[in-house]
Amino acid sequence: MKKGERRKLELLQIAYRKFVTAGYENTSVEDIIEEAGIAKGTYYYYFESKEQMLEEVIGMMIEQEAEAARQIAGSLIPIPQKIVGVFASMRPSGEENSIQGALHKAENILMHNKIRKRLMDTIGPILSGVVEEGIAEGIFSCDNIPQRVRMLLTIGGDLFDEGQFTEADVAVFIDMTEKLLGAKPGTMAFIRDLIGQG
Amino acid sequence: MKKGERRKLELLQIAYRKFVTAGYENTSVEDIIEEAGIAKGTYYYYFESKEQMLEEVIGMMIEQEAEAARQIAGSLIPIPQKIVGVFASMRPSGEENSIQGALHKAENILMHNKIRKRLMDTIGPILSGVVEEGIAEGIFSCDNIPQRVRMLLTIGGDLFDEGQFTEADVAVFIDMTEKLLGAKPGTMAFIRDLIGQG
DNA sequence: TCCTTTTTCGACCTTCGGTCGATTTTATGA
DNA sequence: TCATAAAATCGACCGAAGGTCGAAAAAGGA
Repeated sequence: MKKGERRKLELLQIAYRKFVTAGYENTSVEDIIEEAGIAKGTYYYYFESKEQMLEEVIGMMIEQEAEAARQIAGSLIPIPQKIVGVFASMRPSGEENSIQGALHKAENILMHNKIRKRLMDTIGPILSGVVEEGIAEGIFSCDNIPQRVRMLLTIGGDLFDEGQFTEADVAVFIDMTEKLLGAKPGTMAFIRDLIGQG
Repeated sequence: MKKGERRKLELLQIAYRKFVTAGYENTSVEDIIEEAGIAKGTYYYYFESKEQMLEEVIGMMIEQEAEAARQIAGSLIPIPQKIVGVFASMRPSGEENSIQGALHKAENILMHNKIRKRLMDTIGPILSGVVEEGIAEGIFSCDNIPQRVRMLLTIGGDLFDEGQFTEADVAVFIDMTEKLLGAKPGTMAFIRDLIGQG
């Protein structure tokens, strides 16, 4: 590994941490180079712009989550659980990885939006695969799978990303998921218990 | 009407036009005061900050659209048409959406997001009322109306705001709307023809 | 007219992303 | 080993943008 590659990775990791804890807009390039102990020019030797760096940071995050999602999709658990599992991989609720809190501050809209878009492109196909699997097994029945998956992801993001959702929200989400995928009523009901536990 | 009120309204209208045509981020305070022919200090005599002004501009937009939505909701057209009508009234920026619409959504995230949030709070209740009306008439059948309406608005926004949607998108949207509201299949099918016309 | 309130002005400040030519460090090959 | 090229680093400087502030002009009474 060349010196340049190490430096770039170091900067990406510093930025990742700062973006997640303080937010993208609230983190200045100055903040990053200060912690890294380098000059402005060095920063711009590795990144075209601050926003381009954001893109790379998000790429790192997405990669991780996509890998987790693929793992779940490829496992042997029941299909409905896979659906939920892939969903859950989108929201890393890890201790330090508390992306949620900072991410949903009103000021972090830009970053949040970019993540959503990329997540749609990477998690979408994975989820579609699971749905197809479910159709093959006869527990789902629907056409236009990519479109339906997109709706699920959109709704799920809007609902659960905020962190605040009621019993009724979950009930309707379950109902919609079943109807959207053409599953028998009750197929996804286990979600309620899952959420109740944490 | 005092002089100050007139000036503030003037500034709001200039800002509204610029925010809609060029985008919020691409419109500087300098741009606004230049067109108004006033000094920086005068601007900040009327507004705390640029973002606070955005809030007021959005307030104006929302008020207009909410009024249009109420008009439709209170009219005598069939319920399903009311649903679609209220949806259509959500179109921000009014008419010119050829170049703007697409370009905006890309880099005007902040404004777009604030509008969405406010729209949810104002159009949501109106739509819920229409759905209740539909239930009373027996063409809809569902519980948790606010939650279902929210999902409709979220999906509708995600789908139609972009301007780019396929035949399959519309088909799934129709299917989901009917199932979400508990309507007979075909109840909302007319949407397809509506979109086909323009 | 004198005093108060409202409105206006614009020079100046700070922050921030970004540029650029110079300089140092590291690799290469004769 | 030394000259030369390539990679990496530096930091002063720039321009745009949002925002501040004290003073002055205009408007409104009494």
